[in-house]
Amino acid sequence: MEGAADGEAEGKGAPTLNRRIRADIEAKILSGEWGPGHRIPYEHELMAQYGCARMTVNKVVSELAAAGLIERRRRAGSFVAAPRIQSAILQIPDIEAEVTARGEAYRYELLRQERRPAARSVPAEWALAPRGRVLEIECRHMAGSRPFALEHRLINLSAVPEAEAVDFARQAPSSWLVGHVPWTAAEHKIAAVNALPEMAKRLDIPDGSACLELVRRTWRGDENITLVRQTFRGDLFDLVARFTPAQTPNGG
Amino acid sequence: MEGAADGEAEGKGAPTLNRRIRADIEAKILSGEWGPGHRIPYEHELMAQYGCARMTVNKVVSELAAAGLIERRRRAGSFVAAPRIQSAILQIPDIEAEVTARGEAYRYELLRQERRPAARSVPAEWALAPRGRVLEIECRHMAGSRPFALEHRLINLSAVPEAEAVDFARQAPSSWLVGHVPWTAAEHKIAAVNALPEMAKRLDIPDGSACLELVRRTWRGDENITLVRQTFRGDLFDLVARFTPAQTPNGG
DNA sequence: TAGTGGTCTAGACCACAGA
DNA sequence: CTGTGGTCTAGACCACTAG
Repeated sequence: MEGAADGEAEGKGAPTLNRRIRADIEAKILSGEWGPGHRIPYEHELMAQYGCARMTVNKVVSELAAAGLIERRRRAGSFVAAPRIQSAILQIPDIEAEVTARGEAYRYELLRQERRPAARSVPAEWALAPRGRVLEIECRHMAGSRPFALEHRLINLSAVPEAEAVDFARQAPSSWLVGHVPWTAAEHKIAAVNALPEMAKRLDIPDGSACLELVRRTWRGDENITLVRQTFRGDLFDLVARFTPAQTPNGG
Repeated sequence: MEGAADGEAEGKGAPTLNRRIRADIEAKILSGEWGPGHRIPYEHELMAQYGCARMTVNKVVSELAAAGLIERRRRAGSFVAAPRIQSAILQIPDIEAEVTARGEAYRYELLRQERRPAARSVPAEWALAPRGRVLEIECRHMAGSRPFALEHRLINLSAVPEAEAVDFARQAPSSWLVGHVPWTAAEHKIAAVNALPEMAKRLDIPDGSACLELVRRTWRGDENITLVRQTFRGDLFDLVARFTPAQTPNGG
């Protein structure tokens, strides 16, 4: 990804040789002067051009390859990669941070909590914890006096037995999980749904109002840790994703 | 980022020293043995531990920092970073590819097209092309005989004068733009909206049905190239994002 | 101010794929 | 085969900052 090994600030910072070379190559590619498939100079050519050691140019070109801007092939050289518009960095905000950033008071309400064996009749639940036990939590996130989002969560107690003892009336499950359970992979599904009557009532919106639904599954290795569905009021919440062709997650 | 400079295959590949060190550190972090805030060994300690040069361990730790797994602070050391659930790689699919991948026939319909000076009364339009001209396009993406998405697009003709001569009845604006106009930054906003009567009619859904709305702005340098709003039938389309704490776009 | 990371050098050997 | 990239070494100087 991105800013890569040379720091974090995007294009700015001290004008190190590394950054200069990188900026030069990026400029050629982003300006279109070097289109997709164009072969960039060999490492030894860049060495000569910039009068530096091979490791220096190697690092730059390797970073660009890691960023997806170019592809490297032994014996053939390095080539400008085809642009990948379809990939973006999505910011999935922490709900508490999102609410407080809007200057509203965040409050969390536990609506329901239940520990039980996973139900074989519910495919999602059985997939989460086959032959195991689950902790089911329903809660609500408030922005001031208005409901902001509903959350329905299943935690695999076989994978996270410590969750059994946590008081989720005091602490939101997401914040507890983030701080206590490392994870290795996750998947989001983002959809638009019409609020059903029960949901509409809890979100204090008219029946059928459009809501943004975020379903997230999180794994640690092969083990599924949790499955959560967060339903946001469509009138209060948008997801925003900023990105560049170089896929810089931290960048501007 | 991520797989970083040492190739691309995720955790696999030749057991180079680089990969061994990286795998060791990642294992400690992902297993929870080194929790958030834990200081990892100094570079000179890792040098001694693995009996290698400093550049070798420096590269590994720098890659892990670029991946967001750790944070580095001069004079203090390198520390395990707090997990960043909020960041994900979002796959923004090409609509044609998305439709054909479902085994349906893709068809594109141009509904309206108009070249005109940017209207100062429309903030979004004026922001796109102040004192310039815009090309406004409305079109529809079909999956078989069913509408799949509506698209409303503004192209800044001052930034992309070539667009003036293109026949957008034959080619979708997105596919033309991707192939002809390099860009440097973009921004997505994802929202859930209730279909208005006109929109519902064109999408062949009941009034008020939930739709997923994707608004994308694209820049080349400081110049705003295009502003597009794509409205997907909520019942036919979800966005999916897969990711890991290390933010590997290419990885599994 | 001492010690960390940030960067760079001038070499080297190797694997591998293209010609 | 030949030449590319992949990796690694054993140093070096510097910037920054935590103590």
